[in-house]
Amino acid sequence: MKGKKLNRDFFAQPTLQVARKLLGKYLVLKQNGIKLSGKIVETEAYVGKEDPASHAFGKVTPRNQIMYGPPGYTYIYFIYGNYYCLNFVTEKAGFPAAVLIRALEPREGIKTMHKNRDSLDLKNLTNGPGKLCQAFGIDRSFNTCDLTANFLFVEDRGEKVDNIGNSERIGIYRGIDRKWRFFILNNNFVSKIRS
DNA sequence: TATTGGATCGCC
DNA sequence: GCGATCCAATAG
Repeated sequence: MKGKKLNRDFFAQPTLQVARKLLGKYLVLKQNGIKLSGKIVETEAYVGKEDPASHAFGKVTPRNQIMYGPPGYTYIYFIYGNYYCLNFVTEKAGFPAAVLIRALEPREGIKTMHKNRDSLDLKNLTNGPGKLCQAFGIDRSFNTCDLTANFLFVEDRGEKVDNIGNSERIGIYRGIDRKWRFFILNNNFVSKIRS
């Protein structure tokens, strides 16, 4: 259970590497004396302003400028009128890139997650980007949060992951030729594949 | 100022 | 398979 917090150098690596290496690490949130955590089992990479699926595609806007900032910060956005998605900014300042956290395997604070999600099904708690934000209570106020602080961060708990699969990214229509979704094979908490 | 479409989810 | 629901980005 003892873990080592990932530092800013980790997030400064090439985005595809960060996306792969995040698998098997633990997302931890400490808030109001409550600790929530879950193992990261699915990620997606969004790299550069030439990636047509990235929010940083094209020019700088108020929303995507955080992706141009230094690595190790969060980028939260609101989507479809209902849901938030959690991203980690990667690579050096000036280069827009981020990793979307798509699914977790709940570990600590599961009771709180059930309450936040109003769901009794463990497998349905954090198996999607909108769901895990709801389970952790993540909203707009978590945007531009420093991942090296002691609030929201990622831990290496020494778990090795070697069975990694990859595929095209989900829910987008452009840039599907880039197979930049990564997930742990045969894990029950990976989000459902789009039909 | 108006319009449009989206890195989703849950229910039909 | 489709609607809910609202914000950000464009166009005018």
